[in-house]
Amino acid sequence: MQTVRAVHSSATEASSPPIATARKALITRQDIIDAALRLIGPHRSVSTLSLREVTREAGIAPNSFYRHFHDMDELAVALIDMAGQSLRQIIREARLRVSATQEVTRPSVAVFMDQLASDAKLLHVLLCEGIVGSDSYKQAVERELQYFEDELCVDLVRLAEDRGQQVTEPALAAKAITRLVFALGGTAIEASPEQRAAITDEMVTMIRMIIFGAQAMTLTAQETPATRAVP
Amino acid sequence: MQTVRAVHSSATEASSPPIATARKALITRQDIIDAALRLIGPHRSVSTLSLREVTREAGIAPNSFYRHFHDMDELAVALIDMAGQSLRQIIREARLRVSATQEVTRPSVAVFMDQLASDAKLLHVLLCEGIVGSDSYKQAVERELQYFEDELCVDLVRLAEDRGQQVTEPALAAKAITRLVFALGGTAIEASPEQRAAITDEMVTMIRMIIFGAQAMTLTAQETPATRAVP
DNA sequence: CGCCTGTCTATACAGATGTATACTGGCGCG
DNA sequence: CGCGCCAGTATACATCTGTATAGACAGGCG
Repeated sequence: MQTVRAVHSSATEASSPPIATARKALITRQDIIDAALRLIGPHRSVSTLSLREVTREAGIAPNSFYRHFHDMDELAVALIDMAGQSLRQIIREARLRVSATQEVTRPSVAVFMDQLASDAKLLHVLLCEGIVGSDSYKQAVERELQYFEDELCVDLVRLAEDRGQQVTEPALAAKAITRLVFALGGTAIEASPEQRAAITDEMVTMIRMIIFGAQAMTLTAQETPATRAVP
Repeated sequence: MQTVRAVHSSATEASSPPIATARKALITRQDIIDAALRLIGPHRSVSTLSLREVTREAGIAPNSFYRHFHDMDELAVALIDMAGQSLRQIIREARLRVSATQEVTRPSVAVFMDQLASDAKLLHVLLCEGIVGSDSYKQAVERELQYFEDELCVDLVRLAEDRGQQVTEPALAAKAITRLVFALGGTAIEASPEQRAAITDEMVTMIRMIIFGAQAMTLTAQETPATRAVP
């Protein structure tokens, strides 16, 4: 079960000069980050990775880690930031697709799910560390989600204005959509393509419910909650 | 930092008979479960607990664990099941409160948040292990959430019927509400009471958006999506 | 050339973890 | 009473972890 490594090969070194140890020419932060990403999976959150595990995967000595990161925490925050960038990439792509069509929800969700499939690891980081993970991790995640929400909020308002409608509390609607998409996205990471397609359809309907609801509530928001049929 | 235990108190035992080692009279599964719950916190998911840690907290020898659980996994599943029971208790309480008033959403959310405050650990288990955690954990969590959704779905249909309205895809609406409540509940666990109150208000509005939307969509659902203004 | 500095490695150590083995004492049964 | 069983404990071991210390090589500078 243990990966056999070719260490301690005594003094009879095979390589041309009598080099003692074959050392990695240059290690970059990215090498280590990549190794960590390779280790992260559905059952492995960043916070459960060990330093030695990461360096082993990267093919370097444990201590070399310290040349690039002070902590495992520093690595984790770097990963979260990368995940955030991936998120913003999703937004940008969704914008492009949306402007080419009249529909808004479906292409956006499709973009998200596509990225989820390719960038699964990064999105998974955001999902995990937002729940598990130390306070600083959670703050980093919250920051990224907030960014997502803000963008979405602007879109919602513009979308409604284009149709001469109003939205109650667009910020809340944006938050609801964001959290919902992420929660469902978390369960979709491991899903098969067919399951993913089904989840995409579900998501689209759910999001439309929220948008419709946020628009419909403008009609009843003027009155006090008790005077009308408030569920 | 180490809890000092009164073992090995030589032969001068204070209790009536000259017992050599003060051994726990009887250890129950529940004792171990309680110890695990004490250890679980905002930054500690079940899957990161170590066997020795749990037994240390329970005040027993590491090996005694095996007398009651075959695995740490078995403990985790037991915890998830308990969390599920707590959930069902929430549903029952919410039902009671709802039938006493006309409002539905707010009292239900209030019950949920109340239980969240008191039973934080158990709910946290569900949140964590649904994302991190092995496949069997995830299945267990998914089962509990499904139960929640089914109950909610029935409620939604009845609620609409009482008002002579229709709901599109009540199951989907129930799923959206459930996932949303859990996602937001996860961020609310560590929040202060004031923050919690704010989150409760947000939740109520979001849920109403979904319910309103699910009802509003019955009006447009007959046509093909492209013929009307579908966001 | 000689040397210094920066980067990577090897070794070592203390502590934690899961589990196997062997023990110990109280309980109920013959 | 004697005795076995069962639930607890202690000890031990191999393995893993983070990190401290020291050594080896390459490249730039005088």
